[in-house]
Amino acid sequence: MSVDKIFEALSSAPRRRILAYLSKTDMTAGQIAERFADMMSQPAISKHLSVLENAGLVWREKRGQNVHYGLQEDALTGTLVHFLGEVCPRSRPYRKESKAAAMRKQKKGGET
Amino acid sequence: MSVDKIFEALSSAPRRRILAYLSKTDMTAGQIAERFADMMSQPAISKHLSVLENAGLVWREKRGQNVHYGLQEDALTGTLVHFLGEVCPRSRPYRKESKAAAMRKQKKGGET
DNA sequence: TGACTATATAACTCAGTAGTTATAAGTGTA
DNA sequence: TACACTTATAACTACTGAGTTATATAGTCA
Repeated sequence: MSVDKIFEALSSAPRRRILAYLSKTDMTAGQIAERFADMMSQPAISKHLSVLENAGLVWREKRGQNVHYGLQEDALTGTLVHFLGEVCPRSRPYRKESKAAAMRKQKKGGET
Repeated sequence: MSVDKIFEALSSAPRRRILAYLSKTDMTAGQIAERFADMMSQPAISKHLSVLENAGLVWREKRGQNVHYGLQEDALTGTLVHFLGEVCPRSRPYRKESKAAAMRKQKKGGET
């Protein structure tokens, strides 16, 4: 789950679209391939999925004869936020505020 | 300053290192090339800088015979934060479908 | 102007990536 | 067992990107 692999994985527009397609729920490889059938073949999607999985951005689970894929959201958020912190000094205050807000929220009791 | 260009630019480890090197202050092309001289040539750095500039991640200013480069922090933070929020900017249609699929799944009853 | 410095571009090579079609491997079912 | 279905892999092609060296362009100063 290296930063290199994550940025490499994110550099492809099709892969970012796949991530978006998984943003609300997990899907089988077949469903994903079907959705993008007008853009590329099933093996191409399979390869993209394996890149995403290898980068730690999605999880993979075999259920029967299907393979489900879903977002590994923590990896994505964690890496990008960390990267922002390293490269963008200005992002530090935002992160601080975000953390503070999170604390307040937790203290209040987790509604949402 | 498209998202595609930004992610493309960020996909290169050398370019991310250049961004980090600029995180505290701007530098001339020469200073940057010098810093990375053990890794690659001056023309290579020049090309990386032009990719970064083209993506809107750094600004460029000619001062005398030097060219200064510096972080365009807002672009980086803005884009990545936005990306994180939505998982992908181009994703609206995909996200809608994803959500719809999630609803259908839920309606059916969680068999899993 | 001419020499010197700083940066960008040209022309090229090489490696890696993204896509293709064909096929293999694994699973469920009659 | 045999067949259908789902997903992954093999083998290949074409393109792109990153690096190289050599050279052009632009600015500074004697």
